[in-house]
Amino acid sequence: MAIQSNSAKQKFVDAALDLFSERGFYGVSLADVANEVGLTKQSVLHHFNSKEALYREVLRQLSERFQAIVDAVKTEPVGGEQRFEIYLGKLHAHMQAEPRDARLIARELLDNLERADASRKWYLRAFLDDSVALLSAHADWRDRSAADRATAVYQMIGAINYFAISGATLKGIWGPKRSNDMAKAFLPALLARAAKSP
Amino acid sequence: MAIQSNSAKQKFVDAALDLFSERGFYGVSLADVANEVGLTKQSVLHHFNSKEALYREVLRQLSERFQAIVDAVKTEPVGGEQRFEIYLGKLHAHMQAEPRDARLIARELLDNLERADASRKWYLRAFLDDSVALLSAHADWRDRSAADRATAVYQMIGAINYFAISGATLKGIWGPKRSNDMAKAFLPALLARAAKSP
DNA sequence: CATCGAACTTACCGATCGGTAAGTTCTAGC
DNA sequence: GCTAGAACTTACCGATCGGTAAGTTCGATG
Repeated sequence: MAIQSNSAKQKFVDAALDLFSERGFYGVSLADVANEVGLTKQSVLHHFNSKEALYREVLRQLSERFQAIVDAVKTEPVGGEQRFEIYLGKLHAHMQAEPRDARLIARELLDNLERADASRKWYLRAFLDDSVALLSAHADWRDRSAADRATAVYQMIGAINYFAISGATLKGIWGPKRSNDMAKAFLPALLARAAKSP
Repeated sequence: MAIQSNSAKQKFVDAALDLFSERGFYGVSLADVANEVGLTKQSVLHHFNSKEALYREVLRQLSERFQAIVDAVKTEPVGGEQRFEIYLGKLHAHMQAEPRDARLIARELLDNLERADASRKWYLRAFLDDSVALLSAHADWRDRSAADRATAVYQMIGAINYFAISGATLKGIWGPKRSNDMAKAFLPALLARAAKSP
């Protein structure tokens, strides 16, 4: 029952992360996922009751990775002021290292979640709530409204996303030039400025 | 032959912008577009040879709107230093006013353009090239590499996108709280900091 | 060696996909 | 009134969609 990284089930999840992050939910068929692993789509349906269930599992594992980041930040022996910046740094590092996560979460934030299966949004919700809580401990943000903090978190995650995936996309638009990464320089300035905005 | 805003053809394009921006290319069928207008999918195919052609027309009209912004900025009687900030402001205002444009361009930047019809990227390409040219006139950026400028433009457009669509998405995640907008405060800080980053 | 259950496949299903062909309706110009 | 052409529809097409049913393969346990 324990998930082994080489089990067929987990291979399906990995392949699904590949494909969903590249083409989105509607752009991927169960046959696509199966072909990537070398099995049939009915084998996918054996492990997951539906395409939605497969997508949910991808999202659940993704949320675990982000939750691990949040949890790691909580043990940092620094005050709320610096803690959120550490959090941004770790978040950025992870999205750099796992561009599939960056792309999938970007798609998820872009989608109108009202239309999707309601259970989908639950996974991101927990992670985003924790992110807002981290920002709430920041002195600059303690007296801001919940809506302000939510907005800031959303926009920063969005910005980090674009930083993380810019390399691959730029290659698609401007050709295979090497692009640098300005995210680490951006983020503290973003945060400081946002805290002062009305 | 002139496109009238009330012609069926243009209604199809408008409906397609609605749907493609919400659900992406694969999430929309020709029947969906037709239903939105109250006609049949074969009527869509009468005006556009294919689904790709319909999408291209949506993207072409979108690129016209962004090109108009770039052109308007070119006539501003200020130096390159301030011109790019004016450009960012106009860009942000447009994406605020036309969230469908913001969403569609966000999806387009997110997609791996290698996979898509090559003619798609042409539309964005012209607009993005002009944006990079605008940034090149900025004193802080004149001596940076082309790759640096491209990266900065891409990341700023991405960030603006997230600012613009945050309201609707936050409503989907955190419920119908009002969210403020920090973009205008963010952008100059972003630009200044990016210019100094290595 | 027998059995059992998990993993996986073949064969389907109805629905829908993008797209084609062949009309039908409507309007403008003569 | 006739005709031409654009706009639009009905009727299909083959392919593929997500999903179901009924096995078949296979490894572990007795």
